Amino acid sequence: MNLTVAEENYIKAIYKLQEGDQAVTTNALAYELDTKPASVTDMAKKLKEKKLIDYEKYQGITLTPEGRKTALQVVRRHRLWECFLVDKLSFSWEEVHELAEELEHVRSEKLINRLSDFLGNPVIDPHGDPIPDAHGRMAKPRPQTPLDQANAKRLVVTAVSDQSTALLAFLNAKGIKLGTQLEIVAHYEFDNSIEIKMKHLSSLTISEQVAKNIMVRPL
Amino acid sequence: MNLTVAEENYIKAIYKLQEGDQAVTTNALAYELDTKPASVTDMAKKLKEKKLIDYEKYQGITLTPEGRKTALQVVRRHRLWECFLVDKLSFSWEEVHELAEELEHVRSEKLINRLSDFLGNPVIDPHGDPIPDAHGRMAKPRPQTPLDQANAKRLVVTAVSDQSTALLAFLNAKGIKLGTQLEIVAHYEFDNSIEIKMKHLSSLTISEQVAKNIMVRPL
DNA sequence: TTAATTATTTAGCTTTGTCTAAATTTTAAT
DNA sequence: ATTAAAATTTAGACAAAGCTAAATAATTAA
Repeated sequence: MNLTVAEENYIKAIYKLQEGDQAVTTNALAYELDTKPASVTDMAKKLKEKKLIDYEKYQGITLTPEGRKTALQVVRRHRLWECFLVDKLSFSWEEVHELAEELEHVRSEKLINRLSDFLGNPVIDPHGDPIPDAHGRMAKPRPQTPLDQANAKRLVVTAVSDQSTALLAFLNAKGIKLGTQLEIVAHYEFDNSIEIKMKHLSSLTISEQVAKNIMVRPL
Repeated sequence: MNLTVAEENYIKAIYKLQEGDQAVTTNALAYELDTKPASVTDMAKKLKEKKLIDYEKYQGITLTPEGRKTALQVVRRHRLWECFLVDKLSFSWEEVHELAEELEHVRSEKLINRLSDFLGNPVIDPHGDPIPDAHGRMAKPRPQTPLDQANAKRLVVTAVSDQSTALLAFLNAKGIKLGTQLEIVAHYEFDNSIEIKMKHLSSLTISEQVAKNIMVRPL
């Protein structure tokens, strides 16, 4: 199947938004891809034609098995390039998302498999997200929750949404990265803020907005 | 200047075809890019608008200084990716051209400069072509001639056209690569063939067709 | 259950890069 | 210096991917 860059981006976004077997809505997809609902409808027809999605008008979108396979390939490419950029070219984690968005569209199984070997076949990317293997199999992520919903006191950072460069830069500035251990000191409902403390450092306060993009598991 | 992939490919092709200050013809460019002369005319108008080429109708195309700069950037990216693929991912030289054609369009100065550092700032690519530095400066290639026009008997292979995968695979099979030393045993005018001999090997006969894609210098 | 709101789709237009066929200009040959 | 051939450009069309505005369907609220 020969897909355009736009088609691959749609498939990837649908994969990302799909939870369980709930259909992805036109609006949600438009928002995710920073485009208009009308454009999504157009593309939905094309992707249905190519049997990558199931789509009936007004009923939302779900990936077919074929579509899911495609999505996993794109995700694999994206995450391997992120590893390359961080591990080999010394980029920091907040810089790599945009570059990987471009590199991921170079479609060559051979290239990507060799890249994986070169990197030592990593199973998670620099943001803590699992990397699908050549067959689309992925280590199922360890149970993790957004920091704003964590109930345990002592936690480890396991992943961070890689969508916002600003967020990643902010976390960098605060010294928060994958594997960082922290404790929840207090959760203030009245202003939606959370006070946390990292080893050897004074505590700091972050907004729920930020906290919900930081995934953690109990230590 | 924000260029599309198509625009970059045109600029690169014009750079490749331009010899001295001779204008590149519409037809030659169409042939090089595997497209139609009418399409070239259309694109020429756009590139002129962007001040990357000088173009007057029926008069052919030349790069402006700005266009040349752009071309050198694309060539730099292409050749560095070729180095990466060969040196780090163990591709052979005939496989890398097509992949580099895609990778070269990821536009990030930071990425490409870090890639260059990572590779040890190479000055020639796997086909022997010089790599422009970050400022567009390029080691001027040592004097070299196509094998079919060489007059010296003992020669070293300095470069090979990377355009044809078939050619590169053929050379691979014969054991001819960069740095290979060979002698011209005879040049048969009547059937346009050349007999060459490599150290420790029996002589072999190749066509002028092939020979003119092999660049050599006297040993 | 009807009305209002929200979500989605349709229709028609735009841009980029391509094409074919026809017209025009340049070059080469007699 | 004409004329024939080759090269180039113009005109008009198309596909991909997007947009806006208007129409329609689905959902929510009164």
